[in-house]
Amino acid sequence: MKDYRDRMTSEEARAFRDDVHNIVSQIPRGYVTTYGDIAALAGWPSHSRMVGRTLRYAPESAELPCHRVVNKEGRTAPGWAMQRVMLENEGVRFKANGHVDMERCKWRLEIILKGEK
DNA sequence: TGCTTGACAGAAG
DNA sequence: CCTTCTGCCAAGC
Repeated sequence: MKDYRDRMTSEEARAFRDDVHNIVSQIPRGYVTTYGDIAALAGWPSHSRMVGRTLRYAPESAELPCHRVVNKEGRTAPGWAMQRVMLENEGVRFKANGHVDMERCKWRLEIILKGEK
């Protein structure tokens, strides 16, 4: 497992993008996950910001549900008001402070592995 | 080559 | 709760 002390080679950067796309495409409807989690699952724990960059520049053709990715506090991406609307249409709950209710809607691997809720 | 920018995270005030 | 600061690191200029 690589960590923040290692630099990405162009090949690893390609693999990272592919992993990010794969992971995001698997987020279930009605759930959200975080940049940091995606980065960690891709094998680069300290590259949460790269995930954001990757999604920002992701091609339309990838048809990724990138609106299901929020930061750890449940805040939606700045400058993208539509994201909240899209999530609410899927049933994602928002708290009074405008953040996603992470307790209830955060996608965890356990949900897949154990088949719970 | 060096400085600035973020769809981030976490701590501090 | 909100703002600011630090750490992070590929990209842009």
